[in-house]
Amino acid sequence: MTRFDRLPGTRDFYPDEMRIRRWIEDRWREVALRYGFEEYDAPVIEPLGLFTDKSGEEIVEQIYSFVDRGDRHIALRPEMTPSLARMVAARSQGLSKPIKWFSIPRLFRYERPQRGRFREFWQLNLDILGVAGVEADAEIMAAGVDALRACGLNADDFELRYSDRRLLDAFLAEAGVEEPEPWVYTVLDKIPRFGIKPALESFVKGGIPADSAERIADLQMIDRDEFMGLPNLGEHRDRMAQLRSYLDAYGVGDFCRFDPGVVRGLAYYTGVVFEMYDRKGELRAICGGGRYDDLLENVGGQTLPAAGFGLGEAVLIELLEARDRLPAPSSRCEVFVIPVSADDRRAAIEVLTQLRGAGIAGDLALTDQSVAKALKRAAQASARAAILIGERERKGGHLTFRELDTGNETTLSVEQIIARLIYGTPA
RNA sequence: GUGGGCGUAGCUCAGGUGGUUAGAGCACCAGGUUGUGGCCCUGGGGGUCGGGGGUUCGAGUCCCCUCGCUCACCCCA
Repeated sequence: MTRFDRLPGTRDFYPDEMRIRRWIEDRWREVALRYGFEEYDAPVIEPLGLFTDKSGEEIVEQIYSFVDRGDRHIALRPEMTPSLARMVAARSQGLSKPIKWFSIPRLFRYERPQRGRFREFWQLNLDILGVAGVEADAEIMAAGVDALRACGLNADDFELRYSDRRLLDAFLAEAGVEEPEPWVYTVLDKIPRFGIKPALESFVKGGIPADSAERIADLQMIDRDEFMGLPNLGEHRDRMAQLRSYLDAYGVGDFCRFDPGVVRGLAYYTGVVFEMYDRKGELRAICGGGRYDDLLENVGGQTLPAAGFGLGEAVLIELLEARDRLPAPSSRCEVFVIPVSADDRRAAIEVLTQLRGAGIAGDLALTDQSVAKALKRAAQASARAAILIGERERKGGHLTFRELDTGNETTLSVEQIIARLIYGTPA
């Protein structure tokens, strides 16, 4: 028990956990780069107004904020999109379109922590700006699926459910609800969790006629083919069909399902919206995203169509754990150098330095100890090999190279060892 | 903010109806002699039993308060 505990909702990343976080981030980065996205970052602290302007004052309750010595209202960023919008808006004239950027930001939200949700966490954020068509939506959806696939998850583990706000709006209009206010989406979004009854009450309370309310509340129950068969969906139906064909072309069709029930509670979405969930439905959403064509204009830039998603590391780790897919810990170093006695230490350091100079990860015992003990250390550090340096080796001008998994020992020069570690065992 | 569950060693947990210096396994450290590991054997360090108060001759155990963690709700950008 130390004098200070961790703050609520924060995590210590001991090497075991850090390895896993780094592994995930490496995979995300690899996928983003493979899809042609460029990495960016922004300050962790931003003006509080950057977030309140977009989401309203009540969001302040969920933001870590403080006043600095210059009387500035500062926020620890709770999301990345406003920073992205600010950066792009500041240079929108000079940036060639489409803009394909990604980031793996550290974010903070002042919420009650619970399973898969912390106050400090990381997200993969991936956005395309400057493309109005579903081509961009399909590209980011495919990248999102691959970001999870790269972590060892497959179509049995998770799925992506998508819909389109415009399609939804057409459906609502057809039911007699024209230009719905944002709260209508929020209520619709909650039907799967709380059922139709409270939704109907909310709709009626909000001034929607009872017959319209019943029809739109039906959204979550409606079959998707039946939904697509509804009249007056026009171009929106065609857009969904096109999106579908692209997703198939990307090879992610098995992961994706059209689901008119996907609404997203958030007000700023304007088009295609999607979420990724574990198939068993045990965990909260792993990822949420969609099209937000008006946001950049709202933060003061020029109009620029945009689509993107945020994919959190917390739920992903939960899912990997639940499916027993967490990666095995990787070895700390390849080779462990063992001076047989204190007199051999200088020579051991020189050999190790040569190995490190050749780009090989190597370690040595920093205290004098028996060869037996040192080998035990080497095995614990899961090194591939140990190199023994004692009187014999120094006199003979060679080294004893011991493979730790087989116990095979050979006598080699430093150069031979380097070649062996880099190119593998010669045939 | 609301409700449930839980707080004993670094970790996982034992500790009937209150009773001597609070235990185990794993982990950690040191040995098992002088140049060969994972096993095994021996030994060791480490806990003001979350904190405070009360009842009692006596509290890890009972009562009250408090703090923390956790799960769910609200929210989820």
